[in-house]
Parts: sequence; C-alpha cells; structure tokens
Amino acid sequence: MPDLHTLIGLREQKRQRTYNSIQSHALRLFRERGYSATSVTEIAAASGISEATFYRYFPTKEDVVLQDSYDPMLLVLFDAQPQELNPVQALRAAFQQILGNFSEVEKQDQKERIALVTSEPKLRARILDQITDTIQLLVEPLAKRSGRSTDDFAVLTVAGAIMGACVAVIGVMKEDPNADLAALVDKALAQLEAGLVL
Amino acid sequence: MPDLHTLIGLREQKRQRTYNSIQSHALRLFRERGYSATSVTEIAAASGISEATFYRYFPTKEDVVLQDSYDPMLLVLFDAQPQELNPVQALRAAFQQILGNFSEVEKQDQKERIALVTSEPKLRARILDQITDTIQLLVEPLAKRSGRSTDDFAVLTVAGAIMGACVAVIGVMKEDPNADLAALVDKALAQLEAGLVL
Amino acid sequence: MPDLHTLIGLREQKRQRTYNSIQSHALRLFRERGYSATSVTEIAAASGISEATFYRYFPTKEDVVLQDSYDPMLLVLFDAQPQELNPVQALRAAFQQILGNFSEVEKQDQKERIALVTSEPKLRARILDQITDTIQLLVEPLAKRSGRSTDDFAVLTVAGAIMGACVAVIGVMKEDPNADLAALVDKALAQLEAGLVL
Amino acid sequence: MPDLHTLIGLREQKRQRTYNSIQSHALRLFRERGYSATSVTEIAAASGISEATFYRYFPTKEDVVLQDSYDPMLLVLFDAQPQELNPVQALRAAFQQILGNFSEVEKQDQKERIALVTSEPKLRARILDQITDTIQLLVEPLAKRSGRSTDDFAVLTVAGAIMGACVAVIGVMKEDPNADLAALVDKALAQLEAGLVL
DNA sequence: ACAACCGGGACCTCCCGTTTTT
DNA sequence: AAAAACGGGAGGTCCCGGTTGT
Repeated sequence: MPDLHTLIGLREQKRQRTYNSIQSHALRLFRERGYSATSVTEIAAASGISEATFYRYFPTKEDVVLQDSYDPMLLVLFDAQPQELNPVQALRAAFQQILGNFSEVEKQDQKERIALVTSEPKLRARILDQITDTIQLLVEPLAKRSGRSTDDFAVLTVAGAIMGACVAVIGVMKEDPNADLAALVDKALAQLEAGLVL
Repeated sequence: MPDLHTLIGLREQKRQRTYNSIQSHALRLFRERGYSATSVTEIAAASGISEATFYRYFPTKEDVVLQDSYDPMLLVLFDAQPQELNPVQALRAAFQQILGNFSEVEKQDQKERIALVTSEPKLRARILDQITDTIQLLVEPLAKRSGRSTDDFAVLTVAGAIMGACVAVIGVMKEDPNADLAALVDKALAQLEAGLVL
Repeated sequence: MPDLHTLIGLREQKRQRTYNSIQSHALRLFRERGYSATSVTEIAAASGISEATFYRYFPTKEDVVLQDSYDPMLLVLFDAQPQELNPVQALRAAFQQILGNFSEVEKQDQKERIALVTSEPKLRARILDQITDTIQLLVEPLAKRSGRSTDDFAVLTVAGAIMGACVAVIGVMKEDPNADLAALVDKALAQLEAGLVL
Repeated sequence: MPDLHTLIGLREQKRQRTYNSIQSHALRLFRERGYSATSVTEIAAASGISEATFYRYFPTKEDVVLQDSYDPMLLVLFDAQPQELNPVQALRAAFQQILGNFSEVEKQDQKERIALVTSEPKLRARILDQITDTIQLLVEPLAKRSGRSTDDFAVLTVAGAIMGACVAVIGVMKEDPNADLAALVDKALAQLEAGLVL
C-alpha cells in the first residue's frame, strides 16, 4: 500500500487535513448534541473555517456523514491485488486492507457514521443512492478482472450481492455497535468468495 | 401453487379488494399528477372511501407505495416448495410464482412503484428499512430450510446477498422501465443459487 | 370607482398595510443607499417585520420594485368603462383613473421605481417579462370589448403597440424624471386611440 | 433594393464574412451546449480566430446574440423607399426587404437568437436597452419623413408602438418557434400602417 | 376551533475581494 | 503571474412553533 501523500502537493495535503478536520469535528458534535441539533455554522466554527468553506468541502450537511475517501482507495487497492485472486477474493482483500488498518479513531468514526446513517431520516433517505452508486462503482473493476463486459448482468448481480451482504453487516452493527466491522465484512465476503465465482 | 383465496374468508377477500382498489387508484393518481401533488383526500375520493378508511388500510401516504401483500405470500410459497430444493432454489421458485404470474396491470403497477420509490425523496428515505426488514424476514425461513440457527451469520449473509441482487435489479428497472422484472430476478437468483449454498 | 377596502376583512387590510409599508420603506432605502447596497435584512428591519415575512410578501427583492397592485385595478376599471368607448379609449380612461389620481407620494414612488427599473441591471433583466405579461394581460379584456377572439392577432398587435408606447414614455421619464407620467401616457394613448381601432 | 455589397470595400466585405462566421458558429455552439456552457474560447476556436479577435468584433459574449447588422440596413432601406409612402408604410416595406429575403440559414439563426434572448437571463437583461435604442433609432428617420421634429412626442409614440408590436411578435415566436417572423411582422405593421398616420 | 400569519433559524448558493500555493 | 482556496455576506427556501384574526 503506497503512501498516497507522497504523490501529491502541499495544497492537496492541506485540503485533506481540512477535510478530515471538518469531518471529525462534525461527527463529534453530532455525537454530543445530535445530528439535527448541530448546525453547519457550529461545525464551521468548531473547525475554524467559514461556512462557505464547509460547503466547498461538503455539498450538504448530510455528505459530511455519507462521504468517505474509501471508495477511490478501494478501487486502487483492488487493482493492486495479485492477478491470481478472483474478483470477489480481490475485493475481500482490498476491503481488509482498508478496514483492517483502521485506527481506533477511524473505527470509532465509522461506528458513529453507521449509527447516524441508520437513525437519522435525512441520511437514511440517501442510502439507496449510496448503495446503487457503490454497486455501479464495483461493476467496472469486477468486470475487468473477470474478463467480462461491464454490461454483463452476472457482474451486476455479484456487485449487488456483495453490497447486500454489506447492508446485512450494517444491520448487525446497528444492533451491536461494538461488533467488529472488519471481521464481519471479511466473514461475509469469505462466504461469498466461495460461491460467487465470475 | 395453492389457491390463496380458498385459505381466507369472505371478509378478508373484501378487505383485499378494497386494499387493491386504493393502491391502484393511488398509483394512477400519482402517475397523472405526481406523488406529492396528490393528497390523501383525493385518493380516498377516487377510491370511493373516506379518508379515515384510507388510514385504516395504510398508516401513511408513503405506505400505499411501499407496502405490498407479496411478503406474506412469499413466505407461504417458500414453505410450500419441495424439500429437495435448497434455500436459494426454493426462494427463487417462490419469487417466480409471484412475479411470473403478474397480470399486465400488476406488472404496470410494479413498474410505477419502482419508479416512484427511486425518485420520490420521502419514499427513498424508507427503502433501507424495507430492505433490512425483508432481509430479516428471509432469515427465518432460510435458516429453517437449511437446518441452521436464525442467528447463523451465514444465513444473514445469504439473505443480504439476495436482497442486494434485487436492489441491483431495481437499478436496472430504473434505467430501463420496460425490462422484465420477473426474468431479471430469476436470472439473478439462478446465478446466486449455483454459488450460495447454505 | 368603488372603495375596495369595504369589501375585505381586517386581516386583508392589515396585509395591505404591511405590503405598502414594506414597499415604501424599501423604496426609501433604495433611494438613500442604492438598490444593491440595501439588503433584504435591512428592509425587513426598517419595516418592523422578519426577513421571512418579507419573502411572504415579495418573492424576491426585485419584486418589491417591480410588483404593483395596479394591474388588477386596471382590469376592473377597464371593464367599468361605458360600452360606447372602443377598447383603446376604454384603456386610456382606465389608465387615467389610476395615474391621474396618484397622490404626491405615489407619484414620487412611481418615479423612483422607473428610475430603479431603468438603471439597475437585475431589474432591467425582468422588464421584458413584465412587458410581455402585461401585453398578455391586456389581450383578454381588449378582445372581449372588441368582440374578437383572444387568439386574434390584431388584438395582440394593439396590446403590443400600447405597451410599446408606454415603454417610450418610460424612456422619456428616464431622461426627465420630473415629466408628468399621467399626462404623457394620456397623450400617447390619445394618439393611438385615433388610429388603433379594433 | 440596391446591392449593399457594391457600396463597401473589399476589406469591409471580409470583415462582414468574419462577423457572420463568428455569429453562426456561436449560435450553433449555443444550441448544442447551451449559452452559459459555451465559452468565448470555444467560439473563437470553432471560428478559427483568436479570442482577442472575437472581442474586436463583439464587446461581450452577449453581443454575439444581441447585435445584428440589420439596424443600419434598415435605415438605408427606409430612406430608399418611394416618397409617397408614409413613415409606417416605408418602415414596413424596409422590414420586408430584410426579413423577406432571409435565407433559410438566416431564418434559423434568427429563431435561435429569439429563443436565446427570451430564455437566457443575462441576455434578457439587455433587451430593454435594445428596444429603447431601436425606438430612438427609428425616431429620426420617422421624423424626417413626416416632416416633424425629432422632439415631437407623436413620433416617439409611433416608434414605441411599432417596437411594442414587434415585442408582441417575439412573444408569438417564443410560443411557436416555427411561426413565420417576416409574415407576422408584416401583418402587425400593416395593421398599424392603417391607423398610425404621422 | 380553525386557519392564516408571523418570527426565528437552518440550509444552501452565489459572488467578490483577499490571501496563499504553485 | 496564474490558479486555487478562503472569508464574508447577501439572496432565497423551508419548516417549526406560537400567536392572532375569523
């Protein structure tokens, strides 16, 4: 896993720091006061930026919870997996390299995001989009690795099944917030890996 | 496939007719005027019932789109499948007995419901619940048929994967509303049936 | 000309007072500080109402200049003219009953509105709509009085010509703000009245 | 109708060709990508000129839609009309000699310009100026032909009425873009010609 | 009682002028 | 010197809870 920071300039690094700062301040405030009781003004103040800058990083307040930088990482890591892994195996490995290396802070953040997303109506309203977006996101690399077309319905089905398993895992996390996300996802994908050969 | 009507009394039959009447009038009005521009008052009037009666059938306006009577049917049909079918095979067969026997009217209604649910924010907001509810709903019969516990994570994963595939199918239907829902679901489940053995 | 106030309730009267209060405070502030240098917040404060209430009366800041209550009055007065007057004569008379009875305050307001509308880009941007809307507004009563169809192109032409003459008058007012609006409009319409018989 | 080309030098002819080339390329791009989504850079590239050259022909992007070379033509043609025609008659004839001889390409361009001007806010913002400028433009020749002073309010009224009728015609064109501009203008001016004698 | 009205405040967009990076 | 990021502030929409006119 290459250090992404060495590849980008100072400006981008600062941007990353600001991004993370906003997100973590926001999640903290949401935890302390609740999602809807926290205004963007307050998040901006806590993060030491202007409200306008907040909206330059996140198009809406919802996105501060919904967005993460893991999707592009996932794609990069997926492509970096050894060629002998089949698509689901490679995806499982990539997931593990992200989730398995979460710091305690990241784990905590992730838990809170799941809790928020499953409880706050406004956020729940956008999950279907998130899921279908991620399904679409997965289709292309899955197709590439399996030598199939991106129009192949079988690829779509596998992508859907994987995301469905993730939704089931999120359901578990909701019931038991102390469950180990990385382990659950790995277990689910291990099971699918055996059967879902493309 | 047993005749479901023989299993229920006359009163229940009348209730079913009213239920379907409300739903189809509502879907028609939503198509003609748009979801949010149609009031419950108008739906009740078009269905020849009082507003109070509407709410006795559907707790909210949203539910007239979200609810369907297929979930209980699915469970009954699932249990009625021959014991030699494995869980996913049985589920696939049950789905087919419902979707494959849709009348033209039902097919049209289903299309519109998918279109509404994927476009109206209020409705989209409740899809996660629908999905997780259905996952939970599937867990018990899947566990029973596979001789596993309802707590078995493998069962949950399979239920999630199946629903995920359905979400992918809904994505396809959204892009191409004239696609054949029954055929797509069957194709997806056929693929999962081969790999997802419990 | 009937007293419209006797026909409406106390609430509506209060609404009218608020409406006029906002408009006159706004015009005063625009005169004192300029249009774009005056914020809606300031107008609301000066009028003793909340910003939200401002937007309940005027959809945008522009409308506080553009809107007037004269259009509906004009229609009522037009219809009230003696039947022996031809359409343009009737319109001329109606205009006169409005413009000729302006109080000094109203004259002053009108002057300022003309000055603003011809100078402020944002406002100028909406004049074409105003003009075409008013042309359309005039078509129906003109058609009615002349016994022609509202689709009759001749009616549209006359309505356009009348509004065009008004635009020319506004051009004069812009050059010489102390010119007498009522007199100029009357003179223009008198000229058209002679030739534009429907 | 004299051949305008014989009146101007070769250099001017080339300038005209460049001017027309820029304008038609721009209108095509506006149609294909939308007005605000098309940059001056792109227009210049499509026309095979530099951005600097574009601005030597058109002071702003707006002017490429708003400007036309017809105003000076109109004046020349107006003056060339037989002396027995009254001012409005002469103007009607001049209009016809321009609009009636439009090529298909010019007709199409004109339609698109009307569509753009009535829909793009930035462009709409400048229409009042266009109208009042044209009214002023017409005043002088109208006054001359009628033997009146350019300060004569009657002349201004007639100029305004004529432009107002044109605005009404533009309104028709907006509703029905396939209407015949030349015919509509002629019909409107024919009607005014009968009544608006100076 | 009932609906309309209002104040308050959150969300979000856009623009302009200034500072920082490159 | 050009491009990007930022702060500030105005415009506009929406919803909630309380008040007031009918």
